[in-house]
Amino acid sequence: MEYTVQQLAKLAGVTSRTLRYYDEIGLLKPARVNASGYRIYGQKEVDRLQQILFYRELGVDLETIKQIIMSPSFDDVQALKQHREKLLAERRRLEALIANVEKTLLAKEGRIIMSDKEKFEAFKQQLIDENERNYGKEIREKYGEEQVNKANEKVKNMTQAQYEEVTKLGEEVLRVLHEAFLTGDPAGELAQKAADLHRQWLGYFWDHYSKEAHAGLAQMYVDDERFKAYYDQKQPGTAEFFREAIFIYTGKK
Amino acid sequence: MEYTVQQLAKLAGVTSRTLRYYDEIGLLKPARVNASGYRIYGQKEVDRLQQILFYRELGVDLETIKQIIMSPSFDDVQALKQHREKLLAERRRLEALIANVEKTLLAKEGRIIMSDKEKFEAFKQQLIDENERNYGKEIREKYGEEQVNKANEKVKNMTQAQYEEVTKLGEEVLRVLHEAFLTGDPAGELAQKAADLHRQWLGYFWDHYSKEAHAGLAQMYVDDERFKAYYDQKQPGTAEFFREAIFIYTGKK
DNA sequence: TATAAACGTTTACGTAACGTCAATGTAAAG
DNA sequence: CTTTACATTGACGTTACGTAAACGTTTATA
Repeated sequence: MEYTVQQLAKLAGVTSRTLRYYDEIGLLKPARVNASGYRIYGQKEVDRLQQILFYRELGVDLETIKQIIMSPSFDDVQALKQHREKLLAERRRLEALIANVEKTLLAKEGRIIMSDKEKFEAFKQQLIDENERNYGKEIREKYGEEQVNKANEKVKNMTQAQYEEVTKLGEEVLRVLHEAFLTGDPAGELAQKAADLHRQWLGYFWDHYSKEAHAGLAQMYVDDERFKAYYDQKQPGTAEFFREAIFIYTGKK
Repeated sequence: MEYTVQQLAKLAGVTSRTLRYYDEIGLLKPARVNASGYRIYGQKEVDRLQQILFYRELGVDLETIKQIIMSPSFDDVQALKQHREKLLAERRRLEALIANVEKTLLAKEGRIIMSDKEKFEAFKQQLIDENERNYGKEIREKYGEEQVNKANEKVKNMTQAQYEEVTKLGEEVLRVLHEAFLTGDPAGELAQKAADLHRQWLGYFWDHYSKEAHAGLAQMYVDDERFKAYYDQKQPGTAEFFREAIFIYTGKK
């Protein structure tokens, strides 16, 4: 059983361009090329294509599919689990978008005109909403409704200048933290400075500070993959390092 | 209030590249360009950018945002509604993908357990039990106690390697069968290959092969809804097609 | 005041997975 | 022998920027 591109394409329900592309990226090479330069596919390639399309149906990207089917040692279950996580994250993102669009539609239908002041308010509200969406449940569980509501109130009452300050401070925390990470010493001067900046930063969100809450947050930075991803983005292990630094800073552990 | 790219970027939480890009596509032009060619943004542009970012947060594409904010006559509510439809469709697609990935993972994890030596024995037993539960009565009626017991013995004595072989062979039967189904010819090369692979597969369960029994089993694949569902899962009519192929293969009918 | 740091500019390639020409050669059908 | 169908490679377009190169400008500092 031998097929040219078009024949195989028809058989598998893809276009010939797709087959050429798969050849190009080395995902599916034809069995041979005839004298005229035509791609000729055999039974083995048909089977292989079917595997490829199976994973493609699941939304797996071609590079990952390549690894799965090229190397038999590759852990396909692991790959699929990772893929599932990506899909779940994407769904969460979509749900947040949908909720926001719906909220906006409600607002628009109620009141068409937004003043400048309202626009800025909306912007701050958006910051709060985003936080709620991403971390709301866990934070509310951990710190209680009241605390979270107070924090949100605090953000709402920020002036534009304060808003800029908190943004800058947040960046500085990250900068100092990464520098501290290079020293490797969570008790060192730099790491402690990062922890202190972080305390200041929290001042913009918490209406009163406590060492226990600070330490608890540090633990969450390690436990929750989304926080961890944020702090580890430049150097893996940064979240853990930061937690140690904050534990020392707060005298906990 | 005048800003250079970097200043506005920091204020709005985007990169300067983004602002240059928005300039390039005509989404947000600077108020003016100074003698050195620097982009200078004013208050109007700040407001405009905030609008842009608002819609961007909702996942609206830049081209649509452009229309919304450039022409005051543009129906933004309508645009948002359309956008919502797109998001909902995307979510549906994601749900389907997730369901599929999870189904695949369940199946795959089953196989992982199988390859674990300790649980392997238990698994073989389970296979036998399951078979007994589902088809035991009919099979025993059709082929007699002794045959069935022999078959079960054979499964119990399988090595792990054999078990994997039979699993792979079973998958291949399905693959070839579906391809054959597309040709529509149960007497064709592919269909006959599927029947032959099926005979080999039976070799792992039956202690001796007979054409009569093979043809009988093929009939059962059509008669029993559970078998039928298994073979028809991709294309309805496959079970009947397979029966025809096996009838031809065994010279029955 | 010299120089380095920080910031600005334009140009252009890379991303994922193909769709869609364009220019051209080959095979099959009438 | 011509038309038609199919094959090839090459290259651009898609989205919203990230990243880097090569180079000019402003600002801070020694």
